[in-house]
Amino acid sequence: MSRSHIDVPELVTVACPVSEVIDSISGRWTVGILTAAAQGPVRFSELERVIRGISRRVLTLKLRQLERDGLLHRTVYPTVPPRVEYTLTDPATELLDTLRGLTDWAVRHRDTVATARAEFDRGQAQAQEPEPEQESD
Amino acid sequence: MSRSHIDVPELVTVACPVSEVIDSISGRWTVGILTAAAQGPVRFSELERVIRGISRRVLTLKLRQLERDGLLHRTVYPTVPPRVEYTLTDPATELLDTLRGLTDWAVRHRDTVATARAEFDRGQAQAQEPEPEQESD
DNA sequence: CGGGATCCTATCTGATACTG
DNA sequence: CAGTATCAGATAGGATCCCG
Repeated sequence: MSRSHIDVPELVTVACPVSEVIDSISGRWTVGILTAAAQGPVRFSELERVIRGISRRVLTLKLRQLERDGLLHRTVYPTVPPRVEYTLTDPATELLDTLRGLTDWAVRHRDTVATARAEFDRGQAQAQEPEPEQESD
Repeated sequence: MSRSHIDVPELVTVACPVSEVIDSISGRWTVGILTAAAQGPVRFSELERVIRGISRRVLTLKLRQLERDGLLHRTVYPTVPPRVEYTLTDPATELLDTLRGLTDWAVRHRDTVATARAEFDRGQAQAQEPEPEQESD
């Protein structure tokens, strides 16, 4: 979560806020949590069920982080058993919209990236081969 | 780098590509590297100097990752001493543009977030205090 | 100069058990 | 139900040495 302080002359003023956001939304689950919460108030157990694979602990941690950053609002109903609901704040909704831009990019270049990877990996594999120089003299 | 497969009905189709991108650009340095490379061809040692605090190893790793994903192009000049230059690919340039959207969000909500954090932390601090119940009676 | 190999630490994550 | 506490494994990142 620490900052990357780059030294590129001017662009540093551009890059740093990005880093902060990246820090906020990076991690496997954050976007999923925000997305799930975007539908309306969500309870802890709903999130736990809906975001398959996340552990209690991590879900709690992420929720706290998002709450701390003002992206999620946490409402506790002092009933028994307790009931806690999470809702997106306005900034978070905006953020989710902005994220759509990334989605678009990802979709646009999905196969470009896939191809690049495949090609790169092929190159690496060849470099590993123990010299297939089958020169017929 | 593994995928988060969320179960939220339809939005999963939206969330997953985002996850891929997030995976690509998360990490303290990636955005900084791309930003630095955006100025034009950059050499390894330039990056090392300009991105203060990054280690050789990690820089190498990140460069490989970005190259593999087709975001950076690596050119080796077989001179002695060797000279290697990195340039952004077109998708990467687009990505950087898209990132600008996040920047804007970050700038817009910078103090909103800061305030939220401060307030949250205040609340936490109070919760820690060993019951300051100074009831006068 | 660029970067691979090795070793080590810090942080992140997951699994599980326990509690108000 | 909604967490907290604890422990262990995975991963990111850093330091250093060495080689073409």
